[in-house]
Amino acid sequence: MASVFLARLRAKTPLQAHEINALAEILSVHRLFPGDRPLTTEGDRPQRLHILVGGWAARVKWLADGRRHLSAILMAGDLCDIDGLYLQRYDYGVVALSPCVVAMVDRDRLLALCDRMPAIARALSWLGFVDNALLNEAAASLARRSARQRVAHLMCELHARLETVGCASPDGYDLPLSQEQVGDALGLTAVHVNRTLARFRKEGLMTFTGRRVVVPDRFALEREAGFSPAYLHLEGMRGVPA
Amino acid sequence: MASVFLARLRAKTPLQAHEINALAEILSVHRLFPGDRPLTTEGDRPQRLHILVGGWAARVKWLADGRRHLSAILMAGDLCDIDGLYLQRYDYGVVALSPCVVAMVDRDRLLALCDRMPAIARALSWLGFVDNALLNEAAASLARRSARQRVAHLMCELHARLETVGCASPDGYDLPLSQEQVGDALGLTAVHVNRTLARFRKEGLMTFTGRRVVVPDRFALEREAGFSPAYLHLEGMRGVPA
DNA sequence: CGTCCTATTGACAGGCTTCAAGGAACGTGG
DNA sequence: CCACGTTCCTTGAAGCCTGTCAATAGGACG
Repeated sequence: MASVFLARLRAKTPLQAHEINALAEILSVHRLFPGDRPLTTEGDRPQRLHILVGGWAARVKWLADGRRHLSAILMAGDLCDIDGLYLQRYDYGVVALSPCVVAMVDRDRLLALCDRMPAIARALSWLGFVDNALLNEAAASLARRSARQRVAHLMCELHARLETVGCASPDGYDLPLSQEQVGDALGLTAVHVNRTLARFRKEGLMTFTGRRVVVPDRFALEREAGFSPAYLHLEGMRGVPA
Repeated sequence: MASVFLARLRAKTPLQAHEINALAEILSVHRLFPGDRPLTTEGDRPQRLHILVGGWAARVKWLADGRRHLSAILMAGDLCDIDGLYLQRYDYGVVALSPCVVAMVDRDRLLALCDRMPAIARALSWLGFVDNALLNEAAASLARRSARQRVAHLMCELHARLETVGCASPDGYDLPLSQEQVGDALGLTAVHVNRTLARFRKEGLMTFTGRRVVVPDRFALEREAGFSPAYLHLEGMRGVPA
């Protein structure tokens, strides 16, 4: 049940078996969402939290004029709407970017569990702060990196994150996103994403065709992007005293 | 001691007097930082957290090529580096934007306090998620709003936040930032911030001269910006069961 | 086989940056 | 008290990066 998520907690946090099990017990059965379907909507009152078990999703914010921004790309093992645990209303929606499998937890039961087992509360807060770190890096990209660097940076980040869940090979990974979805995450138009990818392809830096990313020289791409994985906090939660 | 911060907790969270007092007891004396001085540096190992009591500061991320991004503008009452509580290393630095007064808390003592008093842990996590919400909105701005809208939106946000700490009048507020600092927060150059402000001034939408912002018609500015304050979570933490 | 969605490419426009220079404000030291 | 340096604001000119509009092609799918 939601095994990718639990495995991540086991690997990255100091949670013990009985705590992980207590968490596992309150997870609902998996549910399938078709692509482009909302899991939650901005402004909703959080009632259950969503754990992505398979497929791809994103946090989305809509602007008044109908444009949207994908503030986070979510993959298997990600907790989609962690802020829902503490905030009264969602600041963003969550959409399925591809068909995906989702497990759910009742918010109140999770809060109760956090009270009984403070280590769980700490672990979830840690997850939230890591998400924040990703968002922070994305914001810096949007503010100061060129389209070229932004595209390269996103591809590097996804590569690194997919590796931690065992879904990437050293030279590439599957990515079932449209160029428009990539643009929505990077503050670009689909047309410009297309041109940027075409240049990368011509230069041999990377290709993204047919829902697959191929990176011949990973180091070259990371240099182009100014990518450095520290902000992903892949080392886990060590350093928080019990 | 750090009264603005404690007052905010008292107003926005369900913390009780004895909990607030316990927190107050581990705060250090105030310290004065001159403008443009770092309080923490990206990559540092967090040892004490910083509470801004007076003046202005910002979270800052540096890019490889020397450009920077201010991912959050911090004012009196803000906890500058909340992620330091759970993460091993800072993903960003904190700089003083003006001379400012800072109170500090030892990280380990604060963590110990969180263990003894879970309500404090919850309140701090809530603060972190609210910060996350502001960053999320800023990211959407960077991704999809024009320079005009971004400038207007920032001015609206600061207005709303300053009001909650009693530092703004209905038609304006003091803001000791340079146009370059504003640009660094909005992903713009100082030159373009200047041109944008000049246009606003000519149009009578708002003025920002001599470190003071004046907004003759607040509603008009908010409409221009597409500003809506829900993401600030001014209503506080109600809704999280004890 | 038609339909829809996505990718691709071209032409053009415009928002924002870059480079540059002058002026105002302010503190500092002689 | 004034000369001077520094920082910030202001404005202009030129150019590039990215967006907008548009048209075509290709694939998936019923």
